[in-house]
Amino acid sequence: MALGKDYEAQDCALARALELLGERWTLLIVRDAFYGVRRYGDFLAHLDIPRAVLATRLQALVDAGVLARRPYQESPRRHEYVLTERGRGLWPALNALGHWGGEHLAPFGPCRLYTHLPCGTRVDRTGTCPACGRFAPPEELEVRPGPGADRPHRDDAVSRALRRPHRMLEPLLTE
Amino acid sequence: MALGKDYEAQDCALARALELLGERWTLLIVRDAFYGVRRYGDFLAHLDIPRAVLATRLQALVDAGVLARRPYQESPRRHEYVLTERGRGLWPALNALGHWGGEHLAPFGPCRLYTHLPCGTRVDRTGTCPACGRFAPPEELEVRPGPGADRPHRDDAVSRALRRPHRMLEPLLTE
DNA sequence: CACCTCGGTTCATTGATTGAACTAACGGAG
DNA sequence: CTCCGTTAGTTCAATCAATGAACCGAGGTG
Repeated sequence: MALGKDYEAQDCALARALELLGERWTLLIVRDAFYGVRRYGDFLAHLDIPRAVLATRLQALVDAGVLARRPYQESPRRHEYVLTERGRGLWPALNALGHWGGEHLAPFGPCRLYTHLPCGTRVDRTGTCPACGRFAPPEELEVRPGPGADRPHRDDAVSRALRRPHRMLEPLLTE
Repeated sequence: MALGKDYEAQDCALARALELLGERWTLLIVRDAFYGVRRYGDFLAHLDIPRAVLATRLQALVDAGVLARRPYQESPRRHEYVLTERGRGLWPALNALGHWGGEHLAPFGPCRLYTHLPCGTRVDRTGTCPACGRFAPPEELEVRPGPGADRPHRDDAVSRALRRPHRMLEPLLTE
């Protein structure tokens, strides 16, 4: 994508959001973060993204306060990227976009289903749980493969881990 | 943005959506369509987008069934671009992204406020009207300038028309 | 007939993305 | 101590997309 400055468009709110999130790969990285991906290498393996681009995007997301970079081990010092409160606030947007894509563009339907754990019900396009009628925050959701999952077939550690139901935001164990 | 094919990522639903909508300018064009912009020249004036890019994006949106291209006058034959049912389905995603941007990235807050006309209440980030508790479809919304509107100051016909409250999806009169 | 409008297309320049190769810090095996 | 493997990056040439200015064409209008 070109320059971020040029989005001097009108609805600054949306334009500002898109300057950050509208760049190629960025929203897929954020989605992976919701799924529990935290490590550089896992993002890399799951997204097939060029290393340089991943580094740039992670940095931008950290700068914007969407992700936090924090050490997960000393010696050798290694860092992981976790969603901040601000980052978790992107859930409604991500859910709505994914829902729309699943309904209109994915030939086999959505690849992931989001279930409100307390109710056992799938959330709708607004992120609301039809059972309890309230907005379902991501930490109360379970991610599970849907009808359109895994085509074409992938075999990286993240894809394998995501074949099992998994609580959103919990770190993904990629042994 | 580069290739759309490469988004062979996992969550096909979101990836498919982003192949179309994740390209620079595309979501801003769709947002303008919600505001009632329909003509090539109006998109051009309001977005400061290169003509070639606008033509490409409009074509892609028509191909994807998000916009419909239809004549609004004969002799000289001229066309306008209107949101289809599928396109109007993007409202929750657009609202969520704009809401997030207004909350976290826009220094003066949102530039546009969306009011549920039957209730006179602003919708929340999920697109739900807090007064009636139901999802507010875009055709029941009014767009109005918000606290962060119009900075920097713009003076094209669309910006001027949007300074007055306006029912969403209704064509914008840009005399 | 000259000129204006609207909706594009064309094209050289600029800038971003890509993917392969390289770097760096450290742990562990032999 | 040396070599190898792991993780997380950086560098760089080649490629691909965005930009913006100029051009085009079908109709009006004066």
